Formats: sequence, structure tokens, C-alpha cells
Amino acid sequence: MTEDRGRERLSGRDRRSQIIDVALTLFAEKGFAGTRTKEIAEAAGISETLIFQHFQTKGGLIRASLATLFHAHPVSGELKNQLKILDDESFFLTIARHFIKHNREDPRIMKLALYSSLEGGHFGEMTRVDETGPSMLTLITSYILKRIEDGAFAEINAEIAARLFVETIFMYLADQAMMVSGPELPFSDEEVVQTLVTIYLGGLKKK
Amino acid sequence: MTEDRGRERLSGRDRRSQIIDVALTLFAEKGFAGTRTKEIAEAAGISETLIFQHFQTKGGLIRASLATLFHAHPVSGELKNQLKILDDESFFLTIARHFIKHNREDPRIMKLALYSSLEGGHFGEMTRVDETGPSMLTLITSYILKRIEDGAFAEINAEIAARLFVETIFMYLADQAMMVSGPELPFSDEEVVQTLVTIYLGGLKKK
DNA sequence: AATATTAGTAAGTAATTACTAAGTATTGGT
DNA sequence: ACCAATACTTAGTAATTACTTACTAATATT
Repeated sequence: MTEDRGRERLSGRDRRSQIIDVALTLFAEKGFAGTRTKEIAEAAGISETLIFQHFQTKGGLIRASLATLFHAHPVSGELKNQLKILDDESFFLTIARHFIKHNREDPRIMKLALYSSLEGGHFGEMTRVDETGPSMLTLITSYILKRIEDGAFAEINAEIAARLFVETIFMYLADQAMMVSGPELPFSDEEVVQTLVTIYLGGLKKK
Repeated sequence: MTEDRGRERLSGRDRRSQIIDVALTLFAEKGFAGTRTKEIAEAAGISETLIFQHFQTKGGLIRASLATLFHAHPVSGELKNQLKILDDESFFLTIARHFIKHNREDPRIMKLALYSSLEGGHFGEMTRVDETGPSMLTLITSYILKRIEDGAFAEINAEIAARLFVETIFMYLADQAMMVSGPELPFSDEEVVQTLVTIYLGGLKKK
């Protein structure tokens, strides 16, 4: 095994992103407080010092890492446009699938989101994660409001309804992320999405 | 301020539970890796040494604390009996309210559950939290299955449906626990519970 | 009042922490 | 072939970490 990552000399930019990538993996595994800068250096195959030349403090590395992560996976505006022309079922299916796909592409996201919410305050006000949440929430909320006006949905609290939808998907993902080596669930993502939307929409629609 | 907790000499049992109580509060705030034994000692008004006389290691304290917590808040069997005689709406309302009440009584529970799931493996196999989850999950699952047989509920995947219900409540609570000093939500627990059960049951029932 | 037992502490220890000072390789531009 | 800039490391630092040794003070037992 002549892996020896980091043995080669990289450009400043490349090394910076490599460090961030390695750090994100470790932060997702053991949290921010639980990860030592030494471990990051070893995993990256470089000296600890090099980390502090790119990021003055550990807090700086944490902030840069989170910023990079949530910048690399933006809440695509194209999704929002795409959603405008859909019927009820496709609307909610698309959103649910989007969230899940987004997280399957990089499984670190969910655990990092949880850690950064939990450890948030204790590492010098880190970038909060919400980015995705609010905008998507208001999008769903106004959709539901519109459909209530249309007379298609029952008159429930749209804000709460939207929140419940998003939170359900979120927890489904968080649940799996946290069972580190737990038992695989006996059903597929698509099954869950279908069931969720069936129940949810069935409950929203006027009888 | 003549607070000076711990200035008095306590019995072994009392001191032990005091330490655990203080520790739980700090663990919930800053996580296990993020909490120092020194802080616990200071918060308890005792010397650090005394902690290690009760629990040989920090890991021991963590395990004892979690064990105590989830022992003090058992999944009451009376709830299970109570549920047997209820109609659909009351069944789900009761469960939802139970979860929320349980967590409002001791707000540390949710954050501790999250931390122990996340940091789980890294502190010498700590007590996992599931206790509540599975039993409650199977309870709900079999209820849904029965109602499908009755012809009252549509033929969805009961296991997934049960999971989604529990996870929604869980995430609603987790969400609030994590927004450390975030903005208060503009609706009450009861509103949320009502909306959740309305949507959820509406979706489950056969048309 | 003497003794045994338990509750508590002061003062450490070795290892680890985030972080630095001062330098050595390696590169690309001229 | 040189030089300036950049990438990178060695060898530390003071402070903090979980944890120990060796002790004192309070209570209970007789």
C-alpha cells in the first residue's frame, strides 16, 4: 500500500480543500469537540502545523469546513422552479426525494448538521445550518396556503403542516445517520417517500 | 448568596445522585466530549477527586448518568394499557402528548439522546437510548396493522407509517432542543399535536 | 471516649491539548 | 542558474486533560 496521501506537495488551494474534506469526515464521526487537530493532520498525511497555517485556529477550521460543505451543496434554485409546475403528489414527492438524495450523496451532512446545532454555541458562534430549512419551509407553507384557498386542502395550520413534513424527512435521515452500525432498515428510501406522501397528502386533502 | 452547594457533607448515595444530576445538565449542554470533569466538580461544589471515587472513569460517569436518566423516566406500562381502550384519534393524540410531556418535564432528555446517539461509539460503548423507541414503535405498528385488517385504514406499510409518526414528534422536539436560544415557535404544543394527528389519521383512513 | 468507617480534599502526574517559532524543501518565473 | 515565493516540517510551548496518591475531617458504633 503506497497510499501515503499528502506525501506529495499540493497547491495552497488544493491542500486547503483536502484538509477541509478530511476534517469534515472526522467531525461527522466524532463531533467538533471530540476531534483532535492531530488526528486531522494524521488522516490528511501532513503535519499538524500545516493546518494552522491555513486556518489560524481550530474554530477557524470548523467554520471554514461548514461553510464549504453548505456551499458545495446549495439549495438549488432550479428545484424551486421545477416545483411550480407540479401537481400535489409530485410536489411533495419531489421535495422528499430531493432531501434524501442530497443526504445520500454526502452522508456526513446530516451528522454535521446535528453536531453543529448541538455544539453550536460552544465553538465561537459557528455557521448555523438552517440555510436549507427556512427557505424550503416557506416554499411549502405558501404552497399549502394556496391549495387551501383553492379549496383543495382542508383548513389546517399551513405553517405547522409544512414543518411536520420537513421534520419527518429530516428525522428519518437523522435516525439512520445516528445508528452508526445499527441494523439496516427493511425498506427502501422510495418506499418511505411513497408512504409518507400518501399519508401526508391523504391527510391534507379535503374530504 | 450563601448557595455553596456541596459545602455540606452528604451520604454516599446522595452525593452520587447529585453528581449525576449536575453531570447530566452539563452533558446536555456541551456534549460528553465537550464537558470536563473539572467543570462538573465545580458545578457540584466538590473536588474533582470525589467524582472519581464514585465513578472510576469519566466513561463510567457517563454510563451511570444515562442509565439513571432513562431509569427515572421509564416507558410506563400503564400508558400501554390505557391505549388499548381508545379510538383512533385518542390513540395517536395520547401517544403524541405523552412524548411531548415526557420531554417537557426534563428538557435535557432530548439533547442527551441526540448526543449519546452521535458520540455513542466513542466513549466505550455507552448505554444506547432506544429503550423507548422500539417498544413504542411495535405498539403503534401492530395497532395500525389491526386497523388495516378491520378495513378501517388503507393498506399502507404499517411499519413505515408507525416510524414516520414517531419520528415526526421526535424531530419536532429535537428541533426545539437544538435551537439553543432560537426564536420561539408561534404555535403551542397542543396545536402541533392536533395538526399532526389530523393530517396523519386523515392519510391513514380508507377513503 | 475510643475506634472504625465513610466523606471529603490538596497536591500532584503523565499524557494530551491547541497552537507557535524558526526553520528547511520545493517550486515556478526570470 | 538564480531567486523569491510558496509548501511544508521539526521541535517545541503553556495550558489543560483525566486520573492518582496520600492525606484530613466528619460521622457512626461500641
